[in-house]
Amino acid sequence: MRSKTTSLRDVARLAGVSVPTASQALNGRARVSDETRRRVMEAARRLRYTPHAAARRLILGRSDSVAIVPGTNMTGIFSDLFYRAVLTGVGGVFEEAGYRMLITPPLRSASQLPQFVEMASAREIDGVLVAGVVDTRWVEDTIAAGTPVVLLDNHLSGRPVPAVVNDNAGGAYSATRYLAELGHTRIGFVGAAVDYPFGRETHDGYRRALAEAGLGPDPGLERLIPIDAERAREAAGVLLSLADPPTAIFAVTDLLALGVITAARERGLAIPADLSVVGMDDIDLASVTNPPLTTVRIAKEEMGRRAARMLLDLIRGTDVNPTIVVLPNELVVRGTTGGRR
Amino acid sequence: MRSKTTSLRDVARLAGVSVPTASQALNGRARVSDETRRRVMEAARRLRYTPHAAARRLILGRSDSVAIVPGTNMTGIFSDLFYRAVLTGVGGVFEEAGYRMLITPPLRSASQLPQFVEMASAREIDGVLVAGVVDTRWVEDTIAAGTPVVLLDNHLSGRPVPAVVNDNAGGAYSATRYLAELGHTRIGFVGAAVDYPFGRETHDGYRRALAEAGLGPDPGLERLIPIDAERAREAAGVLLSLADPPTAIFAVTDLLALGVITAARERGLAIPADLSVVGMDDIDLASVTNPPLTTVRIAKEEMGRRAARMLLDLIRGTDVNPTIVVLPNELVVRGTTGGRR
DNA sequence: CGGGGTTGTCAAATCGATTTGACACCCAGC
DNA sequence: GCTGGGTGTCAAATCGATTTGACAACCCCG
Repeated sequence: MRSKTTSLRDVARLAGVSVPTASQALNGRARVSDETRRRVMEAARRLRYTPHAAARRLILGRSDSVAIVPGTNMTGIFSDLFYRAVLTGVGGVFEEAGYRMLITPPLRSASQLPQFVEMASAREIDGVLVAGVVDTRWVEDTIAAGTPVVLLDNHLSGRPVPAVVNDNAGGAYSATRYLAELGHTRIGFVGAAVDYPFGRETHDGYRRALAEAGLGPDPGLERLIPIDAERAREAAGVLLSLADPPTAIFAVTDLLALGVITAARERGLAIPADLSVVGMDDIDLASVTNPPLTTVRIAKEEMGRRAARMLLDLIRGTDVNPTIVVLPNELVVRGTTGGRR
Repeated sequence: MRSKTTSLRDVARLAGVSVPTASQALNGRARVSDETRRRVMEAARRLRYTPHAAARRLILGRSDSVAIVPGTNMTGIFSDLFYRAVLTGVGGVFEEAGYRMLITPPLRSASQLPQFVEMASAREIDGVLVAGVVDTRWVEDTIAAGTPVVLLDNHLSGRPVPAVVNDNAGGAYSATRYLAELGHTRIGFVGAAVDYPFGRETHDGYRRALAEAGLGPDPGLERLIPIDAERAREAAGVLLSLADPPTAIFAVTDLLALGVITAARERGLAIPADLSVVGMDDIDLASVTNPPLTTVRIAKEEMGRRAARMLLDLIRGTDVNPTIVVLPNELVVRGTTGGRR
């Protein structure tokens, strides 16, 4: 249980030098004779010496680790196929830079967020990456406490908090426009609450494409719901039960699109013959469904990489202008869309 | 960038006491007058004081955090729907116990594992939870270094390393036996390499059920592949192209089962009319596919909880007998299985 | 042979918190 | 008034590593 750690003192003793000299030898900063360095290195190797992390952090004043905060909009950062890809990008960058990532289990409420303020003020982490929706006040507190924050897949309107986001409005626009070009005139919308950026932007893009196609908006064709496949199934059920149901539906995430497809199948509708469906994300699963899903591909890994690099720049003080980076996306046409019959 | 931290010294100064007294007051251990305690508390509040984590760890000798190591069998702990559920269980326990979880990005090779040995020997973490396949030698090194290790969904044969696993053999047995009871005589197997416990055990369970049903094993009906939906699609393609193809297939994970279903669809086979399919895991997606997947439900969250509690016990020295806990599972019959026609 | 310049090593201070033990103070009792 | 038992506070030591500056030991050169 309590096997005692080998400390620098042990190494120094074995090498027959003082502690500071051993430190110098290992870190190679100052003048140490080759012979001494060799002896210290050898001693460290023999004793399997590893510097005590807490002690280093204390004296060096940095922790070389960052926190990844799952926003309140997700049930958990592990359950989300979209963030999995984003985190792959994030992880690659921090790994290469020698940083550790601290991830907590899924936050169940916004009240758990202050935990990260504490970690930041305890100097346990050098920076914070927030994925998804988060309380504005919290972000401001953290920044005020001197800890760099970068937002991922979300941004605070009008505030200069650095962020990396997908062009949600553009993606929703391309998807809807494509459906209109296929000849659909009744295009349903399964989206998210418009009181946060993602929900608002996708709704805007959808409406703009309709307008440009000369189609008036029909609130009866729009359902705003939480991001959940089951809720999407219900929502699509409502739309498909209308007297004059949509012949195409744009769902703002792939998960929702899968729910829509399930609802269509339950009603015996063929896809894409009876109903065209477009999602957004291009999660891995999208290409293996039957038929494979037409969707808007978000540059997920790139999103993670950009955000991670921004945070590193902020931590190192290289860059100080907070910017919001908007990444372009791309419509990927697969099997769930077809002309209006 | 460098906003200076408020330390205990600042709090003490503001309260008009010495540093040790302030510490006593905040931690409430020894005798401190009520008046002094009140003043210190007030000062701490005003200054938004948070103890420096590294300093505490240094003096207290523990970090109150554990590492979660994704094994080498997965592309990433984020991409895996199965481990998402397991981690939900793990997270709940550690959260409640006041421990932090450190998770690294997906390991790409076994060579990255020593990173955790370092963290352990740097006393950065109090314990390690390894999810999935991992190098035996590494586990032994870590334990030898005095850091408790618990294995999740894997175990080391013949070695007394504490672990929590699913009854893989039992699950494979129930699934195969159920297919046999439905009247199928040619039952395919899409499994994993038999050179690690999961692969071996599922294969054993499958063979045992066949034997009990009086069906001889047919190596031509068995495909051993990496856990990947695409590879499962290919493997099922091979099986379904046989002169005398299987009328039922047991795939050792739900993800593989989805790949099998895709392959069947590509060949115009109806499920379950032309082909019965059973998976194992019961990932969230399993119940929303079309038709919903018959599968063996693994006690995923319970698995995580048990492993987390075992690790806590080891860290606290409460329990010292390494045990391997085998969790029972349950066949969930849904829509992908039917009688042989 | 002594002064200036290297060169290698170590003593001491530091980071921020906690724990131990010494000290001053007060009150009661003989 | 002196002793003894509490009580509250603080000085000092500690955890393990790093950094600064002092101090030898040595060399070269005039």
